[in-house]
Formats: sequence, structure tokens, C-alpha cells
Amino acid sequence: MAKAPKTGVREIARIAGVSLGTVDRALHGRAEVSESTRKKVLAAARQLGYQPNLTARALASARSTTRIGVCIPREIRFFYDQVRDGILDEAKRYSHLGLEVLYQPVPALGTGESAALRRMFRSNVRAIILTPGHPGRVAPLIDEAEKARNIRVVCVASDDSASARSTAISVEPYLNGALAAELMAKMSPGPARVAVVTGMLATEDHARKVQGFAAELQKERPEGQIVAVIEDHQEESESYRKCLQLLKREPELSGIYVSTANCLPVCRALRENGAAGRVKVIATDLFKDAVPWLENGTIAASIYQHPYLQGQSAVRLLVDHFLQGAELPRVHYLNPAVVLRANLRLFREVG
Amino acid sequence: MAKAPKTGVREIARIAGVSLGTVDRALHGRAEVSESTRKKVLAAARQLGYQPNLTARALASARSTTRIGVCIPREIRFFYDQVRDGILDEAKRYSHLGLEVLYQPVPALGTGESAALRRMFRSNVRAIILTPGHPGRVAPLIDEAEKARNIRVVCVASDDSASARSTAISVEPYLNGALAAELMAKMSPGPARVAVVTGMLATEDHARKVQGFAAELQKERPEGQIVAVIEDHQEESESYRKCLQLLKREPELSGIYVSTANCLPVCRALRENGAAGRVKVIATDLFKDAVPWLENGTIAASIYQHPYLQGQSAVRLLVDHFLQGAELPRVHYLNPAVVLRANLRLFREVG
DNA sequence: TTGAAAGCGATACCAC
DNA sequence: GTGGTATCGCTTTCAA
Repeated sequence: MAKAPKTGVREIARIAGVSLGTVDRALHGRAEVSESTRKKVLAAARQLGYQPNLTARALASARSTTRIGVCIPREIRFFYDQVRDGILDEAKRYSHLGLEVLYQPVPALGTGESAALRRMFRSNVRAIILTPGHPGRVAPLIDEAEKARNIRVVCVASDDSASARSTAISVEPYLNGALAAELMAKMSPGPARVAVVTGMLATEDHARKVQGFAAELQKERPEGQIVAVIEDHQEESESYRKCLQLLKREPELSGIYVSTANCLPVCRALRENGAAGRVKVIATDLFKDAVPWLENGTIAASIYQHPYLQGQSAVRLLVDHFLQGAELPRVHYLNPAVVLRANLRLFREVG
Repeated sequence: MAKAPKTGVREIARIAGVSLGTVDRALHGRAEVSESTRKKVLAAARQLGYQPNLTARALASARSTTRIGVCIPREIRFFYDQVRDGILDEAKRYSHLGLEVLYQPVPALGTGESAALRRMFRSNVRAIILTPGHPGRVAPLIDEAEKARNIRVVCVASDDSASARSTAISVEPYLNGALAAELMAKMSPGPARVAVVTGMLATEDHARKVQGFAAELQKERPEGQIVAVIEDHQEESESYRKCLQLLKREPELSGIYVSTANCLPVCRALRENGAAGRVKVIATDLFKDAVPWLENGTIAASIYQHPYLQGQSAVRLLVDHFLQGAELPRVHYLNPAVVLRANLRLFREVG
């Protein structure tokens, strides 16, 4: 094994004819270095093709850990728990490099975010992983973090594109809707008369899902029609009631796209009405209570947004950024998965 | 910031009343330690909840890198290139911990594996990531690696379950077939008369896909029928010819499941015959040349086996094993993805 | 069988 | 501004 030609701060110091301390200062632009020596040092570094040894760096600067704040909703059974697990599991892999997570969940989406963010500001974090519930409302704080406090903000599962956040990680909502439409079109024979159940069209994410769905349906089935767009405001009772009305009004309905995780009331309404199985339901996300409906065929398929992977990706991007100096991409889109009966058991929410 | 209570070899040594060297020997079972002192040391370690600092370890033992051999087919456009990228990208993330990859591709699946393995035996690798082309043939070498040479063998993309390999990573073939059947059943209205195109039924992987397909089709469509199982021996011309015959013989055919990546001749045969679009094709894997057929609807969907993720997972499992002492699972199953027109662009083979 | 001390490659601090 | 040196936590000699 040919020993690699030696490179390292030591060698740089020797070549540049200066001391270790000076090399460090020059390399890191710590300012108390004369322009001439800095140039000498940088030249020597380049000449050697210097690549810092991350292990040694982590060990030497172990006292200064990289702390990442996490502010996402606390939930017992659903989506955000998976996000959290993805974050924590991945962070553990880098704990030996000094990565540390400060987990400060909020009780629910859009509740207490500002206070949590302010708390983190005081805790000396270098980055924050955040699920903005009320985009507009927290934007000023995100901007403060990024601009005034030099804290990188990564949004997961939801975005605040008007803010100065560094990165957003998500499944593109438009694509989400398009995929649902394609599945629905391919699964329902005959004329497509379909409905969409969403949360609130005022929510950017929800609206874009509906747009994607409509556009793709049009492409797959030019004769298809969206006969209703129901807003359920994420309420089970509202969804149930409106769905029953819909089914009564539209006996020829061929499919329903539920663009949020609120699919259970839709399923119940279908069972009530005797339309389960005939009306194809394309749902969103996956959790234990939805499993029976997938198994009995009421839900034909579900679009899975990879919550665990979203959390994992957030940490990976930040690690690459802080430890390797990689750029943070403005957005990081994930490929949604299709949940069917056959592959159901392989999703971590179920298995 | 409350400083963590100190733990570390130093502290263990103090408590056990021995020296650093002794602690190290005891902790690593280096044998030249009396049973009594070893017990003292281990007790102290347990009492402190000792967790070794991986950074320091990597730094101190920088000379002894962990080398992993990779023996997979070299291919320009397809599956194994993705596997390779997954391996190399992930390995790079751990280079600072002394992880090193020795990439020794074979020209094609099942060609020159034995020679490549023997070469690795001489290169002092601690693990080998392998795609066994002729399971039976390399089994003795795998066993030699595992038992005589203390080398962990991880199979990706293909398995040799009769050998002593530590881990196999794959999408379960049975599930692969089942998922294809569910998609096909849900996408083709009317009576299901379907065909399967496979490589060779003698190949375990291929046979199990067909089994899964048959079983799930039966569940989804009890009246459905598999009217033909075509073996193409991975030859384009053979596949094309047999498909044309099939289409002539079976005018009522409703779907074809192509369980290998050899879907292009099937598509051409369908176009030739004028049956494209009407006969639903469920394909396997994804590569550039298949894209037009997905876009024009000849291929209704494809089952994606996550080659990149397979490579990535192999490295992660090995890192966890060598660096954290985690057990290697006997098998590691991945969840296949469903490729449709709408999400096509998000796969790395295409985008 | 055990102990003492010398690294590993960077950072950080204190003198000058 | 710059140089010297201790330090991070562990592994690995070399002596005893």
C-alpha cells in the first residue's frame, strides 16, 4: 500500500515557513493574519491539494458541537412522529462528529411556533428544522434567523417560500395531485366523474395538489370531470357529512381523491352508502387506522409522502453543509410512493 | 450547558485502578489480560455506561482503514451503475472514519466473479458487497470468506441464500410479483387474461416473482387467468418473437407482466400488433430507453427496485456493523416503488 | 500480564 | 500578527 503523500496543516506550515497557529488562522479567514502570509499559506495548501481531516477536526473542536433545533408538531400516531424519527436516527449517526439535536416540538401544527423559535434563538443553534404551520406568521422570525442570526432554516413537510429559509424539503404538492389523478384514471374504467376532498383551498399546499390533480386528469381523460371539490377543514365530521351528501347527489361518481390524511370519514361514508369498492378512493399518507380500508379495497391506493425520509434528508443536507461545506439546495423534492395492498406491510407505519 | 459526566477509557482506568493500555486490551478482548482485571474493567465500563468516541477511535487507528470490496457487474446504462453510485456516494460520507472502497467490477453478471473474489481475498478487505450471478458456483468462495477469512459478505440485487453470506439486500421477488399483479388487476377492467414474460424460471428470483404474481392475481381476480409464461432468456429477439406469437394467439389478452428489465421488445411487439395501450404492461426497473414507452402509455407502470438505495443500504449496514458493532440482519428488504408517468421525472435514471 | 508514553491531525489558547 | 503548546479520546507501541 503506497502511503499517501503527506498533507496536512503541519506540512503546510513547513512549506509556508510559518507556524501551525498561523496556518489555521489563514485557512479559516480569522482576520488576524497579514495579507502576505495568508497568501503564502493558501498557496501551500493548494499546492498540496490540502483536504482537512474531518475526524481530527471533529475531535479537536469537540467542545463546540453543531446544534440543530427541531420544531415540528408533536403527534402520537401520525406523520410528524415519522419525521422526528428520521431526524433523530440520522442525527445519531453523526453524533461522533459533534452533531446535537435540540428537539422542541410544538403541540400542534401552527401552535406556538414563534415561542419555540425564540427559545431556540437563545440556545445557540446553527440550524433549525421547522414545519411552518402559518407560513406568513413565522416568516419574520425565519428571516431574522437567517439574516441576523446566521441560522440556517430548513422547512420540512410544509414550506414558507416567501421567507428567507435556506431549504425546503417536500413532495411537490402538484406532483402529488398529478400522481393521484393518473392512478385514478388508470384504475377507473368508464367515464371519469370524480371528486376531490381537501382541507382548505386557501392553504397553498392543498390548492396546488388540486391543481396537479385537475391537470393530470385532463391529460389522462380529456372527457373526465371533477364534479366537486370539498373542503373539510380537516374535520372528520364535516368530511363525513359532506361526503354523504355528495354520494347522494352523484350516483355515478367514479372516484374520490382525498388530498390530506383525513380519509377515514370518506371511507365510512362510502360504506354507509354501499359505494365502497366501486368508487375508487386515492388517499394520502399512511397510518394504522387506514390499513383495514386499504385491505378491504375501499382505498384503492394512497400517495405516501415519506415522512421519515423527509426528516432524514433534512439532517443529511445540514451535515453536508456544515461539515463538508456543501451548498444547501433551495428545494429538495422527494419522490412520493404508491401504497397498495401488496406493499402495505413494508411501510414503517404498518409493519 | 451542563457538561456531560465524564466517561471514557481514562475514567474507566481510574475507577478500575489500571492503566489505559489495560483498559483497551480488556475492552477489545485482546487476550493478554488476566480474567480478573478484565472483569474489573468491564464492570467499570458498564457502570459508566461507556460509549466509545468513534471520532477519536478513527483518528487514533487511522492507519488501519476498513476496506470494503465491491464486486458487481460493470454496466454503462443500467441497474448496476446505480447500485455502484449508491455504494460509492455513501462510502464517501464515511471516508473520514477510515472507510475505503475497493471497486472491482466484473464485466457482466456471472462472469469472472470467482477471480474477482480471490483478488479481494488478497487485498485485505473486511467485507465484500457482491452480486452473485451464479449462486451455486460462488457459494464455496462466499463460505470461505465468511468462515475462514472473517470477511462479511453482503449480497445486493441478487441472493445466494444457500451460502454463508451475512446479509442479502433486495426487494423481495415475491412481493415484486404481487405488486405487479395488484396494479394489473386494478388497471384492467373486464376479464383478466394475462401473460408473464420472465427470464428463466430456473432462476430463483424469476420464479418467485411469477409465484407472487400468480398468487396476488388470484386474490384480486379469482376469475383471472395466466394464459402464458414466456421465458426470454434475457434475449431481445427471443422476447420479441415470442410476444408476437402470443398476441396472435391471444387476441383477448388484457395484460403482460415483464418481470425483468427486458421490456423493450415487448413494447415493440405490442406496437407492431396494434395492441399498445389496450394490453396493460407492467414492467420492471427503469432506464432511459423505457421512458418513451411509459410516456406514450404502452407501459402502464413499472416496478422499481431502488438500485441506488440497495447500494446505499449495503454500505450503511456495514458501517453500523463495523463501527457501531450492530448486528448484520440476515436479510434487508426494500419497498419497491411504482413508476408512473406522473412521477417518472423524479427517478434518478431519468431526471 | 501490565504500565507509561507517543502518536493520530486538527483546533484553541496564551504568550510574545 | 505570529509562534508555541496543550488538548480532544483513543490506539498502539515499547519496556518492565
